[in-house]
Amino acid sequence: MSRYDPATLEPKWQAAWAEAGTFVAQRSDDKPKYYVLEMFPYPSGRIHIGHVRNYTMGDVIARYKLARGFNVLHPMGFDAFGMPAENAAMASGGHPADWTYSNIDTMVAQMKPLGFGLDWSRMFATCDPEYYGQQQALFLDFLEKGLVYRKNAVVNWDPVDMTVLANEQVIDGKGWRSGADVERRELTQWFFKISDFSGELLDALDGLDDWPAKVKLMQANWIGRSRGLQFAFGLVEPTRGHDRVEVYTTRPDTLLGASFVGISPDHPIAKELEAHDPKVAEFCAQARRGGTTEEALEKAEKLGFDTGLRVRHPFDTAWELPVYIANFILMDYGTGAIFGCPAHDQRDLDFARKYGLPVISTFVPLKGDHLKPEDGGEAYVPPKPDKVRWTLPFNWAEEATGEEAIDAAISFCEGKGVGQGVTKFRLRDWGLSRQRYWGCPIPIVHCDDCGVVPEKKENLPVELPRDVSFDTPGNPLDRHPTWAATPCPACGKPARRETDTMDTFVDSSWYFARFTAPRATTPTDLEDAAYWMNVDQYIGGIEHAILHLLYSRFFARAMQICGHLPEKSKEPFNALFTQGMVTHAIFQTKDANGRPVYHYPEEVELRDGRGFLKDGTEVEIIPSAKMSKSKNNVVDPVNIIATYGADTARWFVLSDSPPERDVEWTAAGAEAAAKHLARVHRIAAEIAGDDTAPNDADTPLLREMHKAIFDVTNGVESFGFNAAIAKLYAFTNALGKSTAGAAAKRQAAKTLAQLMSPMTPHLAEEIWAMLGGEGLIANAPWPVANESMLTSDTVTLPIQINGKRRSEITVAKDASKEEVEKHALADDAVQKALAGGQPKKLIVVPGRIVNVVI
RNA sequence: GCCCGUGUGGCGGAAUUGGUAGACGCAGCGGAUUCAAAAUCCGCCGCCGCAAGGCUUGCCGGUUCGAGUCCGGCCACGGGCACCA
Repeated sequence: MSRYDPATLEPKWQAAWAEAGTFVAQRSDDKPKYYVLEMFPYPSGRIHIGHVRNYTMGDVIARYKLARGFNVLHPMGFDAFGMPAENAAMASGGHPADWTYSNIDTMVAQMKPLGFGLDWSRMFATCDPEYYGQQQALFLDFLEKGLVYRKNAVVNWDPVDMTVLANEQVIDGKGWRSGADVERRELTQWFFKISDFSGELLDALDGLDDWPAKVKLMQANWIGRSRGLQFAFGLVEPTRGHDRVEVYTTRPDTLLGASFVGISPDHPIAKELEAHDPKVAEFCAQARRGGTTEEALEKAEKLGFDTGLRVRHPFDTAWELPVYIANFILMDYGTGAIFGCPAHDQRDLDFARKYGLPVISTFVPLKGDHLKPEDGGEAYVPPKPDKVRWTLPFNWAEEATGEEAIDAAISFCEGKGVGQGVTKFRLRDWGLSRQRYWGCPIPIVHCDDCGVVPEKKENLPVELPRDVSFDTPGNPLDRHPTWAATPCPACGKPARRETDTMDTFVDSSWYFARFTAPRATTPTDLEDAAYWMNVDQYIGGIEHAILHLLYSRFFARAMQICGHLPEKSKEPFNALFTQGMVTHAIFQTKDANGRPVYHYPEEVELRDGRGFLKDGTEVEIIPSAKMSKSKNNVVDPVNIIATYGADTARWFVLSDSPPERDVEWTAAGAEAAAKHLARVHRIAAEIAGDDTAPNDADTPLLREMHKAIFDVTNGVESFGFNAAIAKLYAFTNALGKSTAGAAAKRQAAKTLAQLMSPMTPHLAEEIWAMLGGEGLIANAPWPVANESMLTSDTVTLPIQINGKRRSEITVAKDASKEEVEKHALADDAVQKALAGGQPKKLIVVPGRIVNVVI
């Protein structure tokens, strides 16, 4: 009898699949199609156990759907543009393209031994000119349809390196290399008009039934529809062409609590004042210091500058309010100006206290002690649906909810001619310009005569030049001696290419559509897209819940408008699953200076939950940390595959933890998985040589088998892979102990192999072949549970007395309620508890439980 | 700061979605087999308690015949915050 030897068995079956073309996707009208996609990887260098987990989940679905008779598309590619390639070039002097393609080669070579059922013939990288050339064509189509435009926007500016910084490159408000205080600077940039789709992208979330509710909620909050009042405060004394400050507020009901007007440092009035008043300029410069992230803005100390300007309250011309420039007001949202109501907004309250401005409550709680903010309390900000007592209503009841008050306030103001109710969205347009080399060039030419001119489609792709250097900060495309020089596509005179490249989110916003026809000479082939789209199951990290998924939803709409996708693909992902990370303990000691030193798992010996180095030094164990190269806690799947085989790696990453949650990689867990697979192999091999006659044990084993089919199928369908695997353990135990006849055992073992085949495909093929299965198990139809084998004639019901389990009774499956009651009351424990009395209440939940209330 | 999650034995987790909390696995303990070991097989295994029994799903409170599951309030940890991918 041969031992379980994945090192020979796995390549054998991979070759068999390749020869049979099992996973090459071809259009076919005989079968329903199924498109399963995992978010494609960034080619960081080597694959990571997290990749193994993600792609194994997708592979389970792909192989299961294949067995269910679907024509499956399961492709793989690489999200290959981005900063790390440039950073590597800066650090080691190589070229981003070499670094990237070499990483891709490595990662493909690492992924293939895992036996994923992928159609490798469709592979591409987003840095392939064939791909990004089509992306440039999409950009031009979007431009023609008015979906792209140019405007000014702020970026992080490093004043020492004289370069734009990504948010990631800003650490505590300073440039990562120069250490200089980062400033916010305006640049003219390209934008996608995603905000035109705000309402649609929000409303369409309702139709995404197979998306996690939390993702839809996050997207809804991100898009952020709000109803409010837009109105103007008139300036007491007009200044430099401005006689009013236009304001948008979601709380017009608190207008009588107004205390000041705040404008953004980027507001036209602020800029006007800045140009003429050095003190304003100084303040604005200070306010623009620091990074551009919302987090940085929100956490920054709230600063204000009294412009000296005064506005009149719209309800009372004698009531004047000061106008402040404030660093926490965003020009991008609303009108870039607000009215401050300190009593009902903590930020406004902090600001008012800092600058000695009045605080006026407009409502108080219905009951209970309430320390008003004007008396030193916190800002009172109850949820809008809650009823409160109004001290300063305009035209609504003294007791009303915030929602009622807002509606009434808007109609009151509209009636008085003070502004109008408007709907606004928080979602901003998507700035796609990046001042970097390793990205898709924006196919635009700047001509002195013609201005901004789109490149002609026949000149695509606009390819990146190969000869660039990264020895100085900034965009190498700007410094390149010849690349940007090009004739104007309109007039033919010498002109200059746009040197900005596209955000890498653009690359990942349509790759799923490209997979349906990866070699097409247009962005997509409409027939292929019509056949394969939509993605039936998309799988990826929760960290992409907002941006990537929202951008892809926008792109699908824009591509549909331009004729690159069918109408049905406006929502490109029918079902979404967000998986958790694979984590690993960090092993840490401290050096002489108290700085942490990180140790590789192989260097650490674990004893009784404590870890020791070879020399006996104890290490501190930090559990469940995100794997990170710098912490030396990255587990390389290549080692796992070499030691235990691909099936063990696949089995382990699916077992134990539910897929949406993080899983901690432990060496012990991997070993246990390997042992179990060897055991399954051994049991199957024994069965292959068994000739026991049919007997009484056959039916119980077949019952277990049908139960396993039912549970595993449910598990796979609902992403309960860990529960499905637990069931497979139980079924294996039952099979191992069974004394049934050879025929029944053979049937059970073949079914076990089929149920395991999505997770451990190589071992499953081996067992299938061993037991005389026909063809490849990958193509065998999925087993179906026989309903009549799933239930028994009797059922055991727990008996609770006052909600605590005290006993149990066994009754016929279809026993009537009265019979169950009779049995329950006759039970010893119940009799004892009743002590001759009658129960107050008797609850019988058929098939579930009995509760006797005494 | 804002938005969204998560929290169950020594550990990873299960629980038919309001109905027996702890399936399955790891670790641990005991045993069989072995000259011995590896491998394998069998059994035990939430906490307190000699026991009867009591307690137990991050903490506090509520709804219910019944709460891990629903509601309110806390605490801790994680993801996202528009130029990381």
